[in-house]
Amino acid sequence: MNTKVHDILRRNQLSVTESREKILNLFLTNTRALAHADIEHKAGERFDRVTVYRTLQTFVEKGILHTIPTADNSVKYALCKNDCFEGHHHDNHYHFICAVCGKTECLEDFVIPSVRLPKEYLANNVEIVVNGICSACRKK
Amino acid sequence: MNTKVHDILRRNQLSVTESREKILNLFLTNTRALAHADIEHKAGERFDRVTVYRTLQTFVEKGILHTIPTADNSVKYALCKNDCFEGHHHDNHYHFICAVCGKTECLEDFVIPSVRLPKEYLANNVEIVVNGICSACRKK
DNA sequence: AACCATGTGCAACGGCGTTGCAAAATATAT
DNA sequence: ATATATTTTGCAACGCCGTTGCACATGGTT
Repeated sequence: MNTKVHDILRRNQLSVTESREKILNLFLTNTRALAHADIEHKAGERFDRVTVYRTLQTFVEKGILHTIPTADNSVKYALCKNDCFEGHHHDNHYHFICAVCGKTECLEDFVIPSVRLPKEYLANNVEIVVNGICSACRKK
Repeated sequence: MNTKVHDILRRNQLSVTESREKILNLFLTNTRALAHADIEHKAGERFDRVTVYRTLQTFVEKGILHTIPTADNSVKYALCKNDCFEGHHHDNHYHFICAVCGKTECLEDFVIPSVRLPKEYLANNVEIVVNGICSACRKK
């Protein structure tokens, strides 16, 4: 398959297997975030449920993917940017979900606004999900 | 039971039943948000699963409760402030979850910061969940 | 008190995510 | 290149979660 896919796997000390190559390739060829189900029944491909779960979990642990919580309580996955590859995950962006087409995007270009907290509270991580309508759907 | 509980139910055109009274009372006597499981096995009480689901759903529809998405993909419920009682839900605050004690709070006093979006994108609703450590747990 | 509307509890179901284990695939050493 | 060790996969099974249909009970209304 793709050399890039191969490289990413090796860089993260992962054996290069068919499932991992195919699943990782889905993310590289898709800009939008994918849910577990999207992957399981991906066009033509049929991955075993368990393999998909384990592969996604491995990718998240390695910092190749990150999760995006959604309002309906499902989880989507998206590629991390380069500086996550080394293992320490930087979640310094927020996410947008289009109510019409369901597209889920990482808004990489915008920095998380600082949030205020009660006295003595400590923030570790701020999750922001913006629900709305994307430009493509507004034009329809 | 409590007059206040009774009033809230009537104000929302809901029959006053034992389960509803007890469940609503749990929220009035608890500052922190509650998950479905918290309610189902609440100290001494044993509510039927189905009743809890339906009751929570009803309360959310009526604007008595609102949901808080969490990172681990569970849902917690918390009381809405007064101006939600009328049926239109104002979600103008964000939430804090303590990593140590699990306490989940509505930060009512802080306004959602404005987020920037790509051109032509429209924001409907912004969900913010801050994960961190609360003051009580920091002092331990 | 009696009737009607509404809510409850049980049983059952399907879906999701996990685990154990044997077989297969991949990596490593010779 | 082959053999061995390690890792990954796929199957079967399980338990949990949330939902639905239906009979019964409870609360509201006259």
